[in-house]
Amino acid sequence: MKDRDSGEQPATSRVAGVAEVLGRRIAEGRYPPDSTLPTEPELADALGVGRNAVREAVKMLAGKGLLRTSRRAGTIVQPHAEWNLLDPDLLSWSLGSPQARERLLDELMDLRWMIEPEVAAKAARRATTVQCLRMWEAFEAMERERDDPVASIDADILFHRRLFEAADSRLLLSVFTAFSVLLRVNFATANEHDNAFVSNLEEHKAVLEAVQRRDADGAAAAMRKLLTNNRADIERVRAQSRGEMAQV
Amino acid sequence: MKDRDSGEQPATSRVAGVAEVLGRRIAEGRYPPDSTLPTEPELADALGVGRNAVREAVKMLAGKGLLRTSRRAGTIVQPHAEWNLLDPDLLSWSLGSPQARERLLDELMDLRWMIEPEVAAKAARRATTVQCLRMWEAFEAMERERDDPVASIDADILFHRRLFEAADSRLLLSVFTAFSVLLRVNFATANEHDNAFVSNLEEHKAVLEAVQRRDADGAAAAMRKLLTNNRADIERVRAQSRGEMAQV
DNA sequence: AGGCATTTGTGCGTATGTATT
DNA sequence: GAATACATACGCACAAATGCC
Repeated sequence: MKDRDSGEQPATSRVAGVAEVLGRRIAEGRYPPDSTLPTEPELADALGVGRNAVREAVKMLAGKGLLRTSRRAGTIVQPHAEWNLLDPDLLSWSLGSPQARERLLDELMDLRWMIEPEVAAKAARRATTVQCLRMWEAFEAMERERDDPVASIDADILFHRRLFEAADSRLLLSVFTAFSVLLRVNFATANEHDNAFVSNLEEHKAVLEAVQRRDADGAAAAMRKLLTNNRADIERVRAQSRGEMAQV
Repeated sequence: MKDRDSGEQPATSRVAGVAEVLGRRIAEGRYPPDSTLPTEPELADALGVGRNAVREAVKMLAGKGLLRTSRRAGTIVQPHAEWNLLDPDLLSWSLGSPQARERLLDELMDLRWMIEPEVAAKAARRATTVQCLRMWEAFEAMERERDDPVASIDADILFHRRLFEAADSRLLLSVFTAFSVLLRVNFATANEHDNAFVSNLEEHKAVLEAVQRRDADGAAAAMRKLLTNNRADIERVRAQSRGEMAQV
C-alpha cells in the first residue's frame, strides 16, 4: 500500500494495509519504543483513509503487543519485550532490516536445534500411517520440484509442518506456524549454495525413514544432521556474500 | 465484562472487554470454526456497546487469526489451524475447558523440556553481571514470598523470564511470554503438593549458581532436575485429585 | 490547583460490495 | 443475468478523559 492511494481498488483490505504500513514502520524503528505516533486524524489524512480504518489497524497492532493507547497521551509504541514476535505478521515485518534479519535467522537456528530433533522423535513415536503418508507426499513434492526454487521451498516447509503435525501437539504446531515465515527465508538463503538441495533431500529422507520405523532416537539424530548441514550451508552463503561485499 | 454492563466504570477498555468475551466464546467452541458470528449491530446491541467497539474487537481477533471478515458473508470463525495459539490472550482464553487445560499443560511440559535446559545453558554463556543480579533478585523474592501463593508464583515466573532475558534471544523471549500464562497454571497446580516449594527453591538456586559460574552444562543439568521434580509434583497432584474424584 | 487544549473513545448514518433469487 | 437485500466498510460528529500550562 502506498502512502496515498490514487484510485486503484484495494487488493487487500484497507485496515490490513494501514496495519502493515504502521507495523513495518514500528518494526524498522521509524517509530521507536516509547514514542507516540502521529494523532489518528493526522495518520488518517496522511494515509488517505478514514479515521476508523486507522483506529482498527491500531487495535490490531495493539493486539500484537506493538502499541498501547491512552487518552490525551496518544498512541504509544510498546518496548520490544512486549511484542509478540511469534505473530507471523510481525515476524515478516521485522525481516525488513538486514541486521534484524540476520539476527532472527540465528535465533531461529537455535530454536530449531532445541525443538526439531525432539519433534522428530515425538513424531516417530506417535505418527499414524496416514500422517506418514502425508509426509511422504511432501517429500516427493520436494524431489519433484527440486528445480523450482519457490515450489521446492514450499514443499520443504510443508514437510516440516507435517512432521510437527505428526508430533501431535497444538502448542508445537503453533510454534511452527510462527516461525515458518522465518524458515522460508532460511531455506531461500541456504539454497543459494549450489548442490545444497541434493544432500538436503537425502537428509529429509533419512528423517522420514526413521520416523516410519518408529526409531525415535534415529529420527532425532537424522534431524540433527539435517540441521548441521543447513547451518553449514547458511554459513557458506554468508561467507561468500561477505567476500563479494569486500571485493566491491 | 458482563454481557451487559450496568453503569460501572470500565476497569478495562471497552474493546478489550468485547474482544475477551468474543474470544472466550470462540475458544470454548460456542462459535465453532466456519460458523458466522451474529451481525455487528446485533452484537453491539447484545453487548450494550456501539458498533465501533465491536468492529475494533473483531479486528483484534482477526489479527490473532481467530476471525475473518468479508462483506455480505459476515464475520467467520477461522479453523483452528489459523489461530495463533502463542498469543498470550488466546492462550488464556483457551484455558476455559478442563480437558483443554490438562492437554495444554502436558504440551507445555514437553516444550519446557526442549527449551529451558538449553536456555539455561545459553544464559550461562551470555549472562551479564546485571542480568545475574536481576535473577538473584527474583530468586530472593521467591524465598521471601514463599508463604504467599500468588506472590511466590509471580516471583517464580519472573525468575524464568529473567533467565530467558539472559539468554539474549528475542525469539525465545517471545516464546516465554507466550507460555508464561500456562506456566502460571502449571505452578499453581504443582504448589498444591505440600513441601514442593522447598525443594523447588533449592533447584532454582542450583540453576542460578551454575549460570553465575558460567557452567553451561551444569545449568542445563540443574534445569532438567528442576523440570523432573516439577513434573513429579504435577503427577502427584493429579493422582491425588483423581483419587478424591473416585472417592466421591 | 484548576481550567483548557488535545487526543482517544464512542455511536450512528451512509457507501459499497456480494451472494441470492 | 439483473435486481435486490444484507452485512461489512467507511467517515463524520460528539463525548470523555487527561496531561499541560
